[in-house]
Amino acid sequence: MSRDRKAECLEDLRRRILSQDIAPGSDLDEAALCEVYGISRTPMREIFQRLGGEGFVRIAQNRGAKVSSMDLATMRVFFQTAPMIYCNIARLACENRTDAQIDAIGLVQGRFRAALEAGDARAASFLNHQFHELIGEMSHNPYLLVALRRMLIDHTRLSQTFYRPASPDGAERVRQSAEQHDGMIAAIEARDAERVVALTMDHWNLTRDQLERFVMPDPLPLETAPPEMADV
Amino acid sequence: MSRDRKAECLEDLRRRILSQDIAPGSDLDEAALCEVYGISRTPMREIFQRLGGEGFVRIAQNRGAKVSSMDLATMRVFFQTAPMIYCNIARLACENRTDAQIDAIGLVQGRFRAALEAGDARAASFLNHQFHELIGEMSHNPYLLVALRRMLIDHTRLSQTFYRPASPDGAERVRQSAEQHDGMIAAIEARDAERVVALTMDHWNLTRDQLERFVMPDPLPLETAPPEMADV
DNA sequence: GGAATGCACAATGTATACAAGATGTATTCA
DNA sequence: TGAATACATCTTGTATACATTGTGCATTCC
Repeated sequence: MSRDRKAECLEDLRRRILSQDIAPGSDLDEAALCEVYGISRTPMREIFQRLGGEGFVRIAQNRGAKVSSMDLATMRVFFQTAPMIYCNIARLACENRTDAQIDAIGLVQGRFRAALEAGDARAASFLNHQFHELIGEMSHNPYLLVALRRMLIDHTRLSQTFYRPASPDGAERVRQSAEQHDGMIAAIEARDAERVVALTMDHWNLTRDQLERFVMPDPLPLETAPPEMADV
Repeated sequence: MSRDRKAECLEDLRRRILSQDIAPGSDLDEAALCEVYGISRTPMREIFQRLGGEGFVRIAQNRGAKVSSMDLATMRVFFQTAPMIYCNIARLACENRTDAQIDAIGLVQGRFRAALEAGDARAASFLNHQFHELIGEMSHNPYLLVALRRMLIDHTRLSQTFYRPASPDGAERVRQSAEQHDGMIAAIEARDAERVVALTMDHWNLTRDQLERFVMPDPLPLETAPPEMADV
């Protein structure tokens, strides 16, 4: 009964953190969330511990849970580390994937494409997350998998604008990104390590610029204020 | 008051799992441990969640916490992955270490040597763990750090026999191992990445054989039973 | 006026009672 | 004898009350 609500709450908090619906660095209000999800503090606190272990939040003594922040120092490290982890994971996925996992990732990719068609950016972002997590699971490498999961938390948070392209060029990147997913599935199924690593690097290079732009967006126009804000 | 007991319990459980005092795969008895550490079930369950997040235990629905097992499949992956993680961490430690961290690791290394002198194998093993964890922290890379921490859990559990050398050759390896630690500190302090990576590989190669022997020990003698067990 | 101290309130942490789920055993019926 | 079921018991999960710790504000003293 409440069992389901607990799992639902955990899932939902993950999703809300990934979508930046709950902003990096913000506090999680234990009491308020208990109210919202209809569970008591004990299971909620266990959820916090769990989220802490997964890297979604940081828990400090006597001052609750805070969504993991994304400072510039961490971003630097993120861009430095991602290619290595992603490529190693991809290589191992080729060696260790099972047929069932290929089927599963095909399903997720289908839903990913459907979300893109429907223009549902939030769903697309989350399904992209699931896609890469599934590749991680295929690697059968628990050590690299935890690293990947940490990376994906930040990656998904950074990529929030990617699936809401503001230009034809951006839309084209999204399309290419989906194509690369299909290529990666095929390469992993064929156990073609060189190909999947090459595709993974392409995929990374395609999205990297957009991620960086999320961190360091275009400067505001030089005019002091746009007309419609003049009388605020 | 009980706050300290909780932290103590967490620490102690980690230590007991690392030393294989609590065997891989065994169940943690919630009630019994509450009794032992003098805390109630609520904080104990939070500790379990925490240990779960850190990879010390696995938590299954309605059936408690189990110490992470070390099956052969995982060991294979361990040996495959360790050099990459260790070397990358070591390289980053050079770039990002602070002076305070150099001081801190020097202290741990001192206690490590003292434990070796005293023949305290358990302490030596744990201090070796701390030594490598500190290098991990120097890397300032949260993604690789979680991977390293997972590796170290298994590494420390596997190395239990290493610090109880049964032969002069084994004792010599332990001595060399401590020497390498000093070399690594010096290289990291000097920010000499190439040197610390080389030393890290040496360190890994030195211990690898012993770790493998722990997984795959010498076969029992061919006699059906030694004399002193004949009348059991 | 400004810093320091103490008090009130809000939050976090813990203990315990109760609920729900799992497990093992005995009994019954074929 | 063997399988199935129902019951008892033990374990795990949840809710809630109480204890402790942190925080902000007002008062006081310099």
